[in-house]
Amino acid sequence: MAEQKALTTRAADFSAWYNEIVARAELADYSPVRGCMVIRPNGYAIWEQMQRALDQMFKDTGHQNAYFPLFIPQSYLAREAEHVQGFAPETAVVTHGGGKLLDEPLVVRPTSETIIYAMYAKWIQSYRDLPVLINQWANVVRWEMRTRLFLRTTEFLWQEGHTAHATEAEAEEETLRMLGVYRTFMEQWMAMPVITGRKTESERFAGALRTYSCEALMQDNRALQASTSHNLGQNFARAFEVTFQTAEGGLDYVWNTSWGASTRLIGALIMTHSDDLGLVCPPRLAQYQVIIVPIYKSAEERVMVLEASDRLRKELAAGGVRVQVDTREGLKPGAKYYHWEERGVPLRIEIGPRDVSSGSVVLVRRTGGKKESIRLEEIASRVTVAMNDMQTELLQAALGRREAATLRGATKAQFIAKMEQEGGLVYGGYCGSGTCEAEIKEQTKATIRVLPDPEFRSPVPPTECMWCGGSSIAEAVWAKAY
RNA sequence: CGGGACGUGGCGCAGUCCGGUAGCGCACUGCAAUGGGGUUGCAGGGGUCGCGGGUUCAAAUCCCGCCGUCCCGACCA
Repeated sequence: MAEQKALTTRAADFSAWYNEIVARAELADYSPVRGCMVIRPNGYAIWEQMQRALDQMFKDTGHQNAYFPLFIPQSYLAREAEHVQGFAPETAVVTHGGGKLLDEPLVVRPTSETIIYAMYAKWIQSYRDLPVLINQWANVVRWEMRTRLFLRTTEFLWQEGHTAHATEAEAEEETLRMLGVYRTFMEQWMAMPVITGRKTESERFAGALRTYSCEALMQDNRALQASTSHNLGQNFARAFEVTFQTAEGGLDYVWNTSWGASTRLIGALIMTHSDDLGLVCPPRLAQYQVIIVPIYKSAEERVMVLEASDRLRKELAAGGVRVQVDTREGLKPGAKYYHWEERGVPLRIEIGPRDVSSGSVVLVRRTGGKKESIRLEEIASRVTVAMNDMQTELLQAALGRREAATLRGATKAQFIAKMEQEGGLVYGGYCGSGTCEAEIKEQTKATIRVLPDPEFRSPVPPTECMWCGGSSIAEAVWAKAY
């Protein structure tokens, strides 16, 4: 019976395992509109935690929030040649309004560069107006051919930062600063290790000068682009006439950046930490960090245990812990344990009559922990310690899995074999030729995730291209990706 | 758009070959007992069998047409 209810194991079919986690934890569901996702309360709660943390980090780096329209005149998209090429195929277009055919079709934003820089053109006159540091929390629509809950849906929620600067150096600094913000968030909040670096020409954002990203490795050894940060140069400024008078009195185009992260992060979170019992959520992002399960038989015990549970809930809540008591009647404790485990609650406290009379409770960790009996007076501090430990251990575990799946300095044959078999990350020399890149994708399905930043590079830099043997211009990280 | 599969209560499926009262599991509702790792028992509600046409005394089942969904590829945060 228990086996029948166990999750599909990760190894057997990662995709089925993922879908089952999403369904059982009640995170999201498909909507009647094809490709569009409904984020259910449990999933949205995680998003809210993410939003809160990221938003604070954006404010700490001097950004403000604003909101721009959902509709973009079709002609705006066309002003930046590369941009329209990149996005036109996947746009949804509104042709009618108020029952009449519109003079100009309106595109539902696939991203907001164009509408935002059209506004910046009005707002920016002088170098004194710079920098403009704005972020928007919004939904966007991209008509993808195939979708997957959280990872790729027709409509998704995200934040997109759009900044304007007086110099190229400042724009580059901003681009890298925000890449760092994402990295910090992913490591410290999501407990998800990432590799940062630059994208190659083929994966660069349409219209950008340079694209950087945070790449993470999932438990099935496929890579996931978790966020991006673009230095847009003056491309959009030229297209939208965003000019300013310099301190020296000349006229120049501004330098723009844009950066974004989406609800895809929830998918990343699931695929990074979860196990065959269900979702595993790092304490810092959990909707409920602690669930208290009262255990009782008689009516007297029930009153006693519920009172004790509520006192403990109040004590923990007063200390800033997100905690709830599972007071549902008619369910055996075991059923409640499974219920909260598949929803990823980091810590569980069991309180029964024996605990109440002995002045203690049982503390259980979602991952790898045994049941521990804790004195009531110590519980608050032990909960804090357990959460901190868990946050660190999840990151370490994920890091360990990534390192185990990483191959550095591979030969061409080793690389092909690895991609055919277990997958994972391969570091190797790259000659910079798009031909090599295309050939590799064709033969192995692997792509260059990133040209890694210095701290991720191999101690001994490769001198030859892993594929053609020509001289290497950079080290690249290859993987099959989502 | 190319290749494959599937449409039967909310979900997952059997039944289709060989036509004959629409079933099972889970979930849901009610009552009772149970309760330290997915509890039992009893009772109950819910289905135009994807849509349209045809064959037949009789169609979930056979025939024709259409529609939809999913999986594999190209696109992608």
